[in-house]
Amino acid sequence: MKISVSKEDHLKAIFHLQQEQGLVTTNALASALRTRPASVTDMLKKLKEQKLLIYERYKGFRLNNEGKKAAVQIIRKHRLWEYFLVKKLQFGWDEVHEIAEELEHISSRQLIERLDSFLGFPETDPHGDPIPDSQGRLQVRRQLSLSELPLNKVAQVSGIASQTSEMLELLQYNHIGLGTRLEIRKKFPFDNSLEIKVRNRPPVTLSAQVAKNVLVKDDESMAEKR
Amino acid sequence: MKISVSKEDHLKAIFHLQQEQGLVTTNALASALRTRPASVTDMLKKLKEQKLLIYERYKGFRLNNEGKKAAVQIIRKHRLWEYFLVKKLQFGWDEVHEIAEELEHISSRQLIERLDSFLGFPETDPHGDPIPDSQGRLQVRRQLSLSELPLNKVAQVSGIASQTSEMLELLQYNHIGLGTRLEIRKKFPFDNSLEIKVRNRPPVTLSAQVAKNVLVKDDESMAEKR
DNA sequence: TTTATATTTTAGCTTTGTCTAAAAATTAAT
DNA sequence: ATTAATTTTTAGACAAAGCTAAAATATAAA
Repeated sequence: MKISVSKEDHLKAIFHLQQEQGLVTTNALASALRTRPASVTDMLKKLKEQKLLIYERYKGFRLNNEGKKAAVQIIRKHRLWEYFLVKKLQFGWDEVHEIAEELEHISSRQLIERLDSFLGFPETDPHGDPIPDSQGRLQVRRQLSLSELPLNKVAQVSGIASQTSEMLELLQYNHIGLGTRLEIRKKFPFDNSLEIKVRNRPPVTLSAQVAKNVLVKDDESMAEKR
Repeated sequence: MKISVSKEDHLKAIFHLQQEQGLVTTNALASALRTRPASVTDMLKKLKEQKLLIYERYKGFRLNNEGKKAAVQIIRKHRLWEYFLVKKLQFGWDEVHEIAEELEHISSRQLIERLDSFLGFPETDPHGDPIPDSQGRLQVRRQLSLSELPLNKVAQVSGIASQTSEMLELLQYNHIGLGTRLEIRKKFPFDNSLEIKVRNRPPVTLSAQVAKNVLVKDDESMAEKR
């Protein structure tokens, strides 16, 4: 049976959500997709029907192997297209998400393999997220949220968890982007906001909400990779 | 109001059909889109509603200016993507049609302008069809069908009118492709089939049906272009 | 110019994906 | 351990796009 665009959107969103929690909830998925819980329930039934996820009513759900495989392929397409848009078409890394959301649904397998080759088999997309290979292998990265980073420890921004354009705009305004090296100068327990220092720039303050969504790798873990 | 994927397909097909006949008929459109006449009628009402075409029931229809503009943009996207697939991703010119059918529906205007620039503003797609510019200007070409070409006059293949993969396969098998120079050696009035000679190859016979769909430019008209 | 044929449209149904409002189940709180 | 609050599901509607079968219109033929 065919996997429609909407089903692909659901699979991808479930995949991302279950990375963090094991089980995904109806409400979480609905809000991730900007849709209604009732609509999610409808879709869950179809995806279960198609044997793409494990689901029992009122009990939460998660992708099975089939579902994960499908989701990873969509993510692969999304990230390869983002790479293409930034590296070949000169888009900024904060402008490409919506376009890639459309391109990721183009179905041709051959297209994506050739695109991969054309791009030189990149390993990470412009936001630093790893690109699954054609076998669907997704290398896991040891990265942590900026809010978990210890004080005065330099780290490099390796990803942005929640890529709304508002968020990306805020980061850009503060000269924080992929690869930026930074450290936490001060933590304010009152609201968990952080004072951040980027080299050659005055310090800036980030809210807990933002910090939670900025992913970093500290130098050790970068070194480890080499 | 939004133009859905299906509406785009209809607009494009109507545009192509009305290039040949002035008015398009319900049946012709239905068979071009491999759908049913009743479905076409439904869609025509919606497109008329959206003021994209001129239509009165039982009387045929054609695109108005708005509709033409929309159709040309879709054709522009289709042809730019085809060019991309062939020139950058190394697809054969006979493999790209279906993929471009999907890619042409990606909506971002900015994407297509940057793609155009990335490709170096090509003027024709891999089948020799002209690519409309960003203003929607479509240069008209003086080309004729192979079946109208005079005997023993060398001409260059400039386009394929009906691009089914079966047709393209047949042509490829006979080493006829875009840019191939050929001439007609013999015409068989019995079934209007033609004996064709391509340089360095043994002569081959083409049916009238195929010949009708192979478009050529004779050397004069090529020269005229310079 | 009637009659026959072909084309087009209407009427009514189906599927997919979405929604709201109400009911059911689960979880939390007193 | 009940009651209260939250979450999830069901029931019922709707819009988009397509289909079949029947009716309406137009075109061709006798």
